[in-house]
Amino acid sequence: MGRGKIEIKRIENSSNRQVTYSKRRNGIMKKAKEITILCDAKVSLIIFGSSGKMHEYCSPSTNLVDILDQYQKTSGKKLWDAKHENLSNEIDRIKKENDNMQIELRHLKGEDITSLPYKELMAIEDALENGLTYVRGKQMDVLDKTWKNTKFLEEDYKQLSFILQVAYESAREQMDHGYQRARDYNSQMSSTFQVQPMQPNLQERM
Amino acid sequence: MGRGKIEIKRIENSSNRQVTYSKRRNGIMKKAKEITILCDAKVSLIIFGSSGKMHEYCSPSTNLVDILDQYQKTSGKKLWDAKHENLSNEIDRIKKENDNMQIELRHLKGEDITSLPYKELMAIEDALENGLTYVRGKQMDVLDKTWKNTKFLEEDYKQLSFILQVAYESAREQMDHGYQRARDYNSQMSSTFQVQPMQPNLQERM
DNA sequence: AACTATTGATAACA
DNA sequence: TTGTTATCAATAGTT
Repeated sequence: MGRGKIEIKRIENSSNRQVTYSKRRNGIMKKAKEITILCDAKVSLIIFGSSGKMHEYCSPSTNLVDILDQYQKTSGKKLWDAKHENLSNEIDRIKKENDNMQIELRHLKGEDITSLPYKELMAIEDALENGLTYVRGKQMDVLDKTWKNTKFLEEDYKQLSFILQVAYESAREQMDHGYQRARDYNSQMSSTFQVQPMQPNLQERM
Repeated sequence: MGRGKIEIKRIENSSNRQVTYSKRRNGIMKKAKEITILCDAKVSLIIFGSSGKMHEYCSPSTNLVDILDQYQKTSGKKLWDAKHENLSNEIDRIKKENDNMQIELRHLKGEDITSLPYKELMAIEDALENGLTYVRGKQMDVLDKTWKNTKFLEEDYKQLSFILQVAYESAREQMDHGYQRARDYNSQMSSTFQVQPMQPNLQERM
């Protein structure tokens, strides 16, 4: 029904598909309303477009829940019971997983191991030793890094001290030779010593 | 669309209504299938005629429960009650618990510890050492017990050998003296040996 | 259930 | 997107 016949198969052109979807959706909605009125039927229509947007129609004489109730009664199929069962099953599954992990954790902490066969005790011991190896390795890494950082800082500090000393002596020398004027002195001081507040105790180190 | 225009209002003639219902129902079903295919939409369509008979269509790519799930998510309306919400909440709770244990387990196995602060590494190390202490203690217990059992068995074995020897010699002696008859022999043997299985630790009794 | 005259829906186009 | 229109599809009334 349109300018040309179309095959009933997925419309590949995305925007065409979108337009057709919108039009046909309205069409179906209209038909649903009409059959509701003409034949006093009860209709529930739920449509999700490929974009995920939802459209719904439900006969005004009723509501979705009632229709679904009637659906279950009439068809014998279970809806929320099935859903309920699914949830229950998932809970069971997760709980089992949970229990297993719980047990494993306990074992690794040395709890509840009284009734374990020796072989499993060995396995746990291995796991613990492995873990210890890894963890201690990582600890070493961290310590190494910290140590290196400390040394870097130390070197930075030494260099900074040295620079400051040179700068200080140079400034001192200029002062001693009477070259300084207020402006010069100020500029000297500000460029030479402005780092100082960040290294408050230089004297002790020099 | 037909031989004449009709007003959209309830068809009073019952058999007309029934016919129209049937025709239009088929029409809507067809349209639902078509939009499903043309626009890959997901459709759920449930119709109850005034007779109470139900007809249903659901896109083959999905099922009613999934659609209703999505309906709830999208519309925010709740179709099933607090029961399911409770279950969902429990699932969330357990999953969270699960994740935490998962993480703890990984840490104890030395996995995913790269970004951990040193303090936590220490804690993990402590936990592992504790575990090791317990597990090794338990291993010792098991070994001790096994060893003791072995010694017990050894002793039992000696005792058993001794008893058998005595019994054998006693029986032999009687045979040599010609006292035995079939009945006597049987009773002798049964009274001599029947205690054996019931007295595993004869040592204490002798 | 079939059959069509008609109306209704819509594919392509603007 | 929205509207238009030439066509096709659905169906109301009839057999």
